[in-house]
Amino acid sequence: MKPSQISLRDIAEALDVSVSTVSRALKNHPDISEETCRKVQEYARRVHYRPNAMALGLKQQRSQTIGVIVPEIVHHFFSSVISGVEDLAYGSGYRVMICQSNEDYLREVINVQALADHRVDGLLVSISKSTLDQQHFRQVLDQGVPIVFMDRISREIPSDRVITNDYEGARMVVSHLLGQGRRRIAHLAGPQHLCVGKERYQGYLRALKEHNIRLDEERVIRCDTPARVEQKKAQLLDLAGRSDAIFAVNDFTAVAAMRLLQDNGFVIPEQVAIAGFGDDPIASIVRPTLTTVEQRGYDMGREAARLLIKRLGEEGSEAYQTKTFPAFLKVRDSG
Amino acid sequence: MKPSQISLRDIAEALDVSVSTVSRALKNHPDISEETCRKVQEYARRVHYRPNAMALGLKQQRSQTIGVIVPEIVHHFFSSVISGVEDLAYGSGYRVMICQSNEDYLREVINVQALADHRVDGLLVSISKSTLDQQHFRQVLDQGVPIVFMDRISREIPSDRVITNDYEGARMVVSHLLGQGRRRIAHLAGPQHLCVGKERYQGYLRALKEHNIRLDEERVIRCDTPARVEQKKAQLLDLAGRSDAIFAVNDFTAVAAMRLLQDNGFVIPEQVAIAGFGDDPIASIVRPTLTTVEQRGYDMGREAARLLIKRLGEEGSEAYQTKTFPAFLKVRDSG
DNA sequence: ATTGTCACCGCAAACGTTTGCGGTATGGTT
DNA sequence: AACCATACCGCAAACGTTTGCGGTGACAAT
Repeated sequence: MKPSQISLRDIAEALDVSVSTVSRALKNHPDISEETCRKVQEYARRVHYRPNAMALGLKQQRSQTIGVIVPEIVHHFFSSVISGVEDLAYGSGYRVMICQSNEDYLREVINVQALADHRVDGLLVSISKSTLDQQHFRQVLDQGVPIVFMDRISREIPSDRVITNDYEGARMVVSHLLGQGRRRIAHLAGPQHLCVGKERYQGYLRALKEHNIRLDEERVIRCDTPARVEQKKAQLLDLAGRSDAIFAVNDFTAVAAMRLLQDNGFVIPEQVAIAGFGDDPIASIVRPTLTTVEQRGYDMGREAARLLIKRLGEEGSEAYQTKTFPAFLKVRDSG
Repeated sequence: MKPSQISLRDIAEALDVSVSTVSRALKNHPDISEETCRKVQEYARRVHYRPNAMALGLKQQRSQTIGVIVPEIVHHFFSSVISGVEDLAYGSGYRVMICQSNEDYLREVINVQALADHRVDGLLVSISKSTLDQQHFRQVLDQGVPIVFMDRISREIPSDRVITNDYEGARMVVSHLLGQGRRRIAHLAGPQHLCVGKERYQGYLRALKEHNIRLDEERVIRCDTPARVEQKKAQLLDLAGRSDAIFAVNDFTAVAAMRLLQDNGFVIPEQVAIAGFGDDPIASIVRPTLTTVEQRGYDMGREAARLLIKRLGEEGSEAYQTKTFPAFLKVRDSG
């Protein structure tokens, strides 16, 4: 029971041939006799030989690995994205290294570097909320590591992108609320330096304008997590008292708000309608079920991986693509 | 703008010194003059030099990386575990490679091999539901890669383990239901070849016995996912009709069952009490809130990583440990 | 002038692969 | 007998590091 892994050398010595012969025999190189191939392969199988990925990567200057950085895997959307990435990547012979930034800029920088150190062939990234500076991305790009941004994309960095039509999704769902007769619609907004936050806010504005309703800025609150809902409890209850609908930037915030309101005697949706964004599984579990916008995480992950691997395959740099996934309105019971 | 990464050689040539000098200068080796150190470090910083992790790993015969395999990261418990692992690992200078088996045996085998190929220094594993054969684990163990099992542990393989006291947790929660006067308690059980499924079932049995209630085998159904709840809808409704409480092996199954019952006119908990296991965030979101058993994923992840890294540090093989985390009863509104 | 002591640095091997090239035997043609 | 293919295999370099050892020059002590 040796605590070490078999190398080509071990096989070569055991069979009294050279390392190169073993290497070639394992891939059925025509220069090697069938006899030798058979013997080598048989022995290799018997001792469970597995090539050293690090040595391979060093030699070929690529790791057949793509790195993924998302804010938090606990969110269903991101874990769906990851599943999509994994499925496509595995199917194309790539492995996947997953990291989470925990919405922390520093952690994101460290992750980018760690993945670059491991010489991943490319990166799939969803930017953290606290990231303002984007030098770390430029750096790996300059080192020849392509990046495809997903959902939380960078506006500054030219690259492939995969996004949901956040603007249209938000417009649709707010428009739906308006169509139900709601007029005083509040918005729990995400950070405006992120595309998703901004686009959804813009969609909200657009819908209001289309219905000739003028924006009441007091009805827009920066609040995009259950923790923030708890924190701004008083303000939210006050807001709910003078509104007839709430559109939250994501589903878990919407659900948290719904709970807060219900616990304080509001009847949903009769008094206040609520809508979210993302179609998290939780949206179909809460009562009333949550009206929201479907966002196809799995498909987005697949597409992002596809774009990346395509770019890895080509020499010259093709023009960058932005793939926009349509948003689907999911009308349920909350509004 | 070369699409390639800086190596020690590049620095050496630029500064007209040898590669070894650069290597030593970067780590302030006493053999190198301050002057040279300064020049090298400055230049390295300027061109954003980063050591090649593959070359490093090859040379030192360890990757400073630990591999993690969990069934599905969408489950809050497992993503908490991962966060715990990451935090401790990063703090100890290790990187983390995350894989999910999707509860699929083949995927698990592939993941184990891929991680072994990358020469991770050790493995943290939560076994997939469909895994019966465990040869793939023995194999990497024989290659000298230690494994710490978490939650979904292996009974056959001697190793370090980190688990929750599933037996006691289940006993407590069922005992609580009995204390509330419930007598006809059904159990939605997990697969019995997994420790968690078996232990929780045993805890259920134990609680019954303690209250001198004899087991009605018709009240135990193999059902541990929302999908299965949907699938066995009729059977569950029938069961609910002749029971006054349900104990599900995990929270999302409990919630799915709760929804099914509510949609069919059952009043929870008045007619049927419901309890789950795990204290998923969803447990506090549904109404009535779900009585369940808290399972500290984050702490378990940390502990597993700690055990693994400790084992990596030592030469001789210390005795294997099994760290059991206590279970905490969370009484809420559903039972 | 010889020797010794440092401070500073380079050579080269090694980690596990892949691969271009060259080598040896075998057999068949002239 | 000389030559040429062909089939099969090994040598060695390279990928980017680390590190033991040896080397060089300066300076001081004999």
